[in-house]
Amino acid sequence: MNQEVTKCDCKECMLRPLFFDNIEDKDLKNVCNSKHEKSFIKGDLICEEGEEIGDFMYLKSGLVKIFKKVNHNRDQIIKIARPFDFVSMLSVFSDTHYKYSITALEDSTVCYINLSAIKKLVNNNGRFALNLLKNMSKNSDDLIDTSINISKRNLRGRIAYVLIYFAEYIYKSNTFELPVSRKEIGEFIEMTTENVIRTLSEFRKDDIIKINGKIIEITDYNRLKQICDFG
Amino acid sequence: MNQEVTKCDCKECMLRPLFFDNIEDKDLKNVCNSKHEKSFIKGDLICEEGEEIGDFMYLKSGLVKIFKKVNHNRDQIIKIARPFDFVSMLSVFSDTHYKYSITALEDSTVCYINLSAIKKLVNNNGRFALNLLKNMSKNSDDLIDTSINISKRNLRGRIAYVLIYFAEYIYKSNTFELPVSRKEIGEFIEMTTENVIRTLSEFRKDDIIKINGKIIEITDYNRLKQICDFG
DNA sequence: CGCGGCTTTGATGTTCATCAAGTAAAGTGG
DNA sequence: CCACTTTACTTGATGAACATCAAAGCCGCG
Repeated sequence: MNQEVTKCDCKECMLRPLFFDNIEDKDLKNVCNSKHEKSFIKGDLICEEGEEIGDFMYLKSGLVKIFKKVNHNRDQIIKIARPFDFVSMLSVFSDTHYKYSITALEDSTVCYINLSAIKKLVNNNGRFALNLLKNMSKNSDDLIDTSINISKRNLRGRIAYVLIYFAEYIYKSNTFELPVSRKEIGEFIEMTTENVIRTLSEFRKDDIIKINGKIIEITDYNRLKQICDFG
Repeated sequence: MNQEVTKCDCKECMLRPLFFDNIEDKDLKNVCNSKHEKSFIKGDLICEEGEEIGDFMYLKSGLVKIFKKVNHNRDQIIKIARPFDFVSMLSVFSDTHYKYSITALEDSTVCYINLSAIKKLVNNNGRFALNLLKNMSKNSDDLIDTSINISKRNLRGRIAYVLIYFAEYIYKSNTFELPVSRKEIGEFIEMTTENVIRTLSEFRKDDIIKINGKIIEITDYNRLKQICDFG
C-alpha cells in the first residue's frame, strides 16, 4: 500500500512558504531531519478517526478527502484538499487522537513531522507560531464558507457549485476527471447519490456539461455559473 | 448603547486559564494595561462583518451569536457562544477585517486586547502560542461537529438538538428562557421560522415540553433525547 | 464466471418550504 | 398615554423539492 520514500530537502520544498518561511536554516534542518514521507496510491487510507496522533502531517502532492463517519453507510466529507491546503490542522493541537479520517483521492505524498519537533519550534520561533495561527484561522474560515455555500443552495445549485469547485479550484480546466464517486459527491454536498446522478443527467440534457463516466466537460460555463449563483 | 467599564485585574480573571495560563506576571501586566472592556446590552451589535479588526477580543460574560449575512433577510448563525468559548478566533490571524458579525443575546462584557500586544506575546511566549493553537484547533473541531450535528438530522431532530443544547450547555437546567427568536433558531439549525414554530408546537402537544413565550420547560427529557438521537 | 459495488432511470410518497391570514407583542411618534 | 406601525408568533392549506424504493445494466475483481 503506502511506502516510505526518500525525503526531499526541506530547504527547496515548494511548500516551504506555507509553514517554514522566515525560519533559521539550522531550525529547518532539525525539522527536516526529524521528518519522513510516505506515498499513497488512490484509495489508500492515510489516517483514521480514532487513531493516535503522533505527527504533524501535511500533503506534499496529490489530492485527499477528509471525512467523518456519520452512519454505517454514510460518511460526511468535510474537505477535499490539495497541497497548500492545510491538511493537518485538524485536532493536532487540541486532541491526542484523530477526529477525522483521510484517504487519497489521487496518488499522494504526505510529510510527517514529529509533533514535539513542531511544538518546540512554536516555542522557539514566534513567527512560525504566528504563521501557524494564520493558517489555522484561514482554515476555519474556509470550512465555514464551504458549509454555508453548500447549505444555502438547492440541489442544482450544489451540483453547479461542486463542478465549478473542481474546474476552478482543483483542476483549473473545464474538462477534468472526477476524483470521486457520485456517492462521495453526495457526501460532500449533502444529497443522495440518486439525486447527484439525476442532476448531472439534467445538466447533460440541458447541454451544460458532457459526461463520459468520470470525465466531465463543462460546455456552457455561464449557464452553470448562473445556476450556481441562483438563476 | 455600549459603554466602557472599569477594567478588572487580569491576574484574578476567571478566564485566565483559557489564554493566560503559565504566563509571567510582568507579561500579564503588560497585556492587562493594553486592554479595555466594554459592556453591551441584549441586542447590541458587538462587531460587524467587514469592519477592520483592531483587537483580539473575547467574551468575559454574557451570551452572543456569531453570524454571517447570506441574503437580505436571512443570516446564518454560526455559533452561539458563552464565555470560555473562543470568540475572537475568527479571522483575527488570517484577515484584517471581520468576516462575521456578533451581537449580544444577553447583556455581555467583552475584553479587547490590542492585536499587536497579542502577537508580541505569541512571539515571546511559546506556551501562550501553543495554548492559542490548541484553542483554535478545538474551535474548528466544534464548528465541524455542530455543522454535522445539524445537517444530519431531520427537523424534529434539529429542534430536539437545539433545545438540549440550551438546556445542557448554556443554562444547565430543564427550564430556561430562550435567548433567541424563533427566526434565529431557524437561522442556526437550517429551517424556516414557520417550521421551528410548528415543531415546537408539536412537542408541546406531545407533552415533551411546555411553552410560555420564550420560556421553555422540558418535561420529558428522555423522549426529547430519543428524538434527538433519532427515534 | 459470479459477486458486489457503482451507476442510471423511473415511480412513489414524505418532508419541508412557501403562501396566506390572523393574533399578539413591542416599539414609535403625536 | 394612546393610536399606529412594525415585528414576532401562530396555524392551516398547498405544492415543490427531495428522499426512498425498486429494478436493471455496467464494470472490476477475486
